[in-house]
Amino acid sequence: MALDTMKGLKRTHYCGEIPLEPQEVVVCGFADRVRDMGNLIFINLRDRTGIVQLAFSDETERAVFEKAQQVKSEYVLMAKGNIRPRESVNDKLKTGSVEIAVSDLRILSKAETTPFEVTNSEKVNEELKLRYRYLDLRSPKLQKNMIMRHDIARVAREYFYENGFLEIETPMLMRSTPEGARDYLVPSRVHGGSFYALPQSPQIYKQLLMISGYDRYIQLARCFRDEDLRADRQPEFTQIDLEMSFVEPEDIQSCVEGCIQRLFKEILGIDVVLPLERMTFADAMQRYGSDKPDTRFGFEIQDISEEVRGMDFVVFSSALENGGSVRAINVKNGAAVYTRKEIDKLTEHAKGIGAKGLAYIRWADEPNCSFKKFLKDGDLERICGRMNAEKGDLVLICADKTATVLSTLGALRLIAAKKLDIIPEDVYNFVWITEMPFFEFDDESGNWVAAHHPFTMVMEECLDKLDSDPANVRAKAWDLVLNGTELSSGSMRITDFQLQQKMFEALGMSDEEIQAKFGFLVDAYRFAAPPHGGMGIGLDRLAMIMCKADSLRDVVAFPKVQNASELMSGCPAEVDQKQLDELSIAVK
RNA sequence: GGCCUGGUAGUUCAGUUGGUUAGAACGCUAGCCUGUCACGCUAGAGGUCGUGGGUUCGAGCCCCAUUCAGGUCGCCA
Repeated sequence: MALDTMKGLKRTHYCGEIPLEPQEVVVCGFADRVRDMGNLIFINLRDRTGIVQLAFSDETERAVFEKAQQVKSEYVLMAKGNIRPRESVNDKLKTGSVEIAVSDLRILSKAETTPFEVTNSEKVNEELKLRYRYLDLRSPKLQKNMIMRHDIARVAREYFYENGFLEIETPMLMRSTPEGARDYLVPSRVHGGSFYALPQSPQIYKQLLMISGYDRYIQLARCFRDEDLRADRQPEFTQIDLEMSFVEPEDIQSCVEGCIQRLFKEILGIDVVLPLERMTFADAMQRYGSDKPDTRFGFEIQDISEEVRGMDFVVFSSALENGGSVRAINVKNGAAVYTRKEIDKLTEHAKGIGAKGLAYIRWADEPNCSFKKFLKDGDLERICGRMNAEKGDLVLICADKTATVLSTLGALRLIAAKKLDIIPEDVYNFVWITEMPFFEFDDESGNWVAAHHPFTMVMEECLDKLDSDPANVRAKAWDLVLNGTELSSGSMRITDFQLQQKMFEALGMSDEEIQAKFGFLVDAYRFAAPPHGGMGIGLDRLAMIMCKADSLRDVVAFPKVQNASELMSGCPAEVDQKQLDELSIAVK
C-alpha cells in the first residue's frame, strides 16, 4: 500500500508538549509501542520531547481504525485528533493524564523490524547499537544527552558573549607540529607530497589573535588527536576554547569559574560555590597520587617512612635506602570486602602499573599483617596509629621510588573506592590544580621534555632554574579537575620572543628546527603582544559528567570505537587508486 | 604494542564431568481480545553456538590460533 503524505496537515504541537485541555491538535513522530486490543488500539507516539498516547476505538472512523491496525513499531506517523482526559491516568508520562482521540492518521513511512528494540535498548550490545547509531539516537536517553549537550554549548556561548568574547573560527587545515600527540594528516593535491594537519587544538591561532588585538576570543573548537581511545577519550572532540589579553591567571580562572557556575545552575539547578578549591600539583600528588584527584572521598595517602624506618623488612628498608619512601592508604571498612583473594587481585593490578608489590594490614577481627614476621613490639601499633586504622579497615602499603608509590596508591585508592561503592553520585567536587611542573622526564629518550605546549610561561621565580634544575621548574599553568576527571587546562603564554627562543633551546631544539616549525610564531611576537593566556574546556567530558554518562560515546552523536573506526559508516576506509594518484600517494 | 573481560535465535541470557532433537524471556508472524500503558491469551517461524584448526567414538563445553567488541597500561607536549 502506498504511503500517506502530510498534505492538509501541519504539526501544531510536539508530543511531549501538548496542552492538557480539550482541543484539536496535530502531532508527528515515531510509533513507540503499539497496544492492539481488537476493538481498541493505543499507540504511543514519540518525538524528541516525549510521548503522547493515540487512542482508536469504535468511535473512530472505520478507515482510520483500519490504518491504526497496520501500525508497527518505529513507523513514522502524523495524527490529528482531539485531546481528552484518559479513563485511567499513567503517572509515568508527562502527558499521562490525556490522550488524543484520532480523527486522521497518516502513515508517512514504514519501518522494517529493527535489529534491536529502540524502546528497550539499554542492555543491548554496544557494537550493534553503534552499527545502527541512527536508531539508538532515537532512544530517549541519547536524545536527552544530545539536548543537554546542546544546552551546555548554548549557555557557554551566551556567557562568553556577554563577557565580551568574540567567536572567531580558526582553520581546520593547518601546519603539522609534530610535538605532542600524533597529528591527523591531510594530503595536499596541489602540493603533491605535502600535508596539512588537523588541529590538535587552535592553540597557535588563538595566540596570534591576541597579537592581532582581538583581546578576548572564544570558539567551540573541534580538535583531533591520533592517539588510542579510552572511555573518556575520542580522537576528535570539542573544546570550549578561549584566550584573554591583559590578564593574570586568576582573571582567566574566575572567568571560567563563572561559566561553570552558570552552566550548573541553568542546566542542572545546582549551586556551585565560588571560588573553587585550589591545590598545588605537588599537594595533589602527595595526598591523592594523581594530578586529577577525585576528592569526593578520603583514603588519602600518608607517608609512613618514619614509622617503618629501622624495621627489618627488606622491602621497606631498601626503598628507604634508595631514596624512596613507604606510603599507605587506609581503605576504611575495607577488610570485609577485601578478602585475601581480592587483595591478591589488587596486588596484581599494582604490579601491572609499575609497583613491585603490595603490603597490607587487614584488620577484620584482629590486625592481620602481610609482613607479620618482621614486626617488632610497637611497629604495628605505630603504623595503625599513623593511619588511623581501626577494626574493619584495610591498610595498603607500598614501598618504592616515591613517584611509583604515589601513582600506585593513587590508582588503588580509586579502585577500592569504586569497589566499596562509597563515591557519592550527586557531589560535584571541582578543584584547581596549580603550579604544574614545566618539564617531565621522558624515560624513553632520557631527556626532560615539555609537560605542556612550548609556549607556556614559566613562574617568574623559576626562570633561573631552566638549565640547572629542570625538575623543579613550575609552569604558569593549571588544570581544572571535576570528580577525578581533567576538565580543562590553561596557562599564560610566553610573550617575550627572546624568552621563547630560550625555551625552545631548553627543550633541545636547534635554531633551524625552531625556525622551520615555529618561525612564523616567533616572528609574530617580535611585533609586540599583550600579556595573554587562556584555557580549553573539554565540552565532551563536561557533558559526560553532567549527563551522568559512563562514556563519551553517550554524549557524542556519532562516536568512534576503540580502534578509532566508526562502525556505522565503516570509516576509515580504502580509497580509489585514482584518488591516491591525484594526491601523489603510494600505499604500501 | 602488553594485560584483563566477553562473543550461543533479531535482542538479552541459560546451557550439568564432553553424550538424544541446543532452551527461556522479549521481539517477529498469524489468530482472539473495548481501557491498555512492559496489555493479555493461543499457535508458529527463527540457530554455521564469532571464525579456522586440533583432541575425542562424540565438542556450544577441552586445547591452539585468529577475529570483533569493551576495559586498562603504554600513549595522549
